[in-house]
Amino acid sequence: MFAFRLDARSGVPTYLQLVDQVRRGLLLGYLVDGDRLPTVREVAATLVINPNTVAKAYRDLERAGLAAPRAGQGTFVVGSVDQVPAATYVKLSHGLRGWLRTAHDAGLDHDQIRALVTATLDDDQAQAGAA
Amino acid sequence: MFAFRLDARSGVPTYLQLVDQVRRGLLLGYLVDGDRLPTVREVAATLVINPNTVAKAYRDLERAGLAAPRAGQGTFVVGSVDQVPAATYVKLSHGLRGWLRTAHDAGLDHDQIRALVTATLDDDQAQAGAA
Amino acid sequence: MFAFRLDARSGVPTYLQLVDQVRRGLLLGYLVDGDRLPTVREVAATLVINPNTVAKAYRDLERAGLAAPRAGQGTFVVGSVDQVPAATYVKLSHGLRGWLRTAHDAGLDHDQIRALVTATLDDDQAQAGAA
Amino acid sequence: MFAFRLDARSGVPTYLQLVDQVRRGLLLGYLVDGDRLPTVREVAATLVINPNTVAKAYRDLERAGLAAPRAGQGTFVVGSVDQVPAATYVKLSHGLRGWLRTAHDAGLDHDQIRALVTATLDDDQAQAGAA
DNA sequence: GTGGTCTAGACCACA
DNA sequence: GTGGTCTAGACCACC
Repeated sequence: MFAFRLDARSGVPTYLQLVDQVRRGLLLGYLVDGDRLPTVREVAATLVINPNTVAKAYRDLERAGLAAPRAGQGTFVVGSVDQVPAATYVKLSHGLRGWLRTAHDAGLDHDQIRALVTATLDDDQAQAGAA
Repeated sequence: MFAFRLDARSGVPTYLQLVDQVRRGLLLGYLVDGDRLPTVREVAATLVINPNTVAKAYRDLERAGLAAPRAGQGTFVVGSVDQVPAATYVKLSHGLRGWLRTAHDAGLDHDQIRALVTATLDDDQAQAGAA
Repeated sequence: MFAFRLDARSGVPTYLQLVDQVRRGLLLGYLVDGDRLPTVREVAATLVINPNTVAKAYRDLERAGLAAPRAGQGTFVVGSVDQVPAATYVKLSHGLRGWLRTAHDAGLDHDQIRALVTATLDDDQAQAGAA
Repeated sequence: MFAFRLDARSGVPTYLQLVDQVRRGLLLGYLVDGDRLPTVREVAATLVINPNTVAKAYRDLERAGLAAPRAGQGTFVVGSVDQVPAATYVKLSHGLRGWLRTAHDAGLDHDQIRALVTATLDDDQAQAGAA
């Protein structure tokens, strides 16, 4: 079953974190067309947030064409996005985890790692945008 | 000169993006004690945002003890954080850039790469938290 | 200034009535790109409904690409739809008003007129769909 | 046999659409006292909706005094409403269909026509209410 | 039981 | 002052 996670410190609105996680799930193949998302009430209870917040996220997904509610049954993933092929995903994920281990071994904590990664990704995207 | 960058799509409040970037700069050694930050007006003009938003970011940095205004001269970085040693930083950064190239070569776009990275980092942090 | 109207008896959710009216305004040329919609608080006060309900409608319009919020300034119409040419509109509107007068003169009340119109439009659309 | 039609996009609750259509049928003479409505199962199967939804609509009609169940035989239209005289109805309907043709010929699609009609009817009713 | 709508009211980000 | 987010809680439509 798909599970959500929240990071209160990030400053990203709760409902957007939920939306992003479903989007990411689709992108990476964790979620596929037809999968049932946890119910609004389940998510609200698990994450200890207001059901309306979850409903707002699900509504956003619906408007984006990524989910569809079925009254009395739950909300289902629908449509899809360009998925990363499984083999590619496994290989890249493995490589990244290796790098992560190196970073931890070098004494970096999570914040420092995130800072490094974010800076590098931002640079990468900025260069691509400028090119 | 230190330069800010904004991502309107991220959902992170503008002023927080500015604060985070200074914090990241310190963590990674882009910014060191004594460096001068661009003026509120410069940042506001460059990013086309309201000066109040920049001022709020600088105020937050000040309260966090990471920056200090000097009357008539601008705002300066002060104090510091656990910095990543330069050698370590260079090695890790190089490794990460290599991985990024692999990801691009595999055909992933920026969104897919960010999705993969975020998912991996979140997993990593979640496991550490659970351990 | 654009003004909203509500029909509590229709069974259509309040926020959808608002969305539909903006859509209709665009279709008929009452609203054009750049027009400012009344603020959330104004609409809420005028119609005596909850500001959240108005905000929901405006958010829907935003997701549909028909409106854009500007913090501190209000919500603005943006983008557009296939508009009915003004001349065509005037001619057709005139014709319809004439028919309406005939219907009133024949003794029909609003409900009966709406019933007749709805039935006729539904038939028309059903035939087109079947064709 | 009386046939129901649904418009999922309208936002009007399913059961209300059914009730309204029977009401409209009575108003316009499509349905008269004694006519048999399709069974709950038939309607549910044809429209692919839950039988409970149909049952609720029939219950509402019953409470409004517009329909009555006869054990083992089905539900029948009963009582009546101010009907539009057949001659008047035919004349007005003919006129409206003529206008509709004009609108189609002018290049308007169904959405645009509905927008124009709704706007005109709403105006008409608002004026009457204000008078 | 599911999702959807609406209200009331607090607080935040931004101009 | 503008829109945005979140909470709390009632009620409805539909399965």
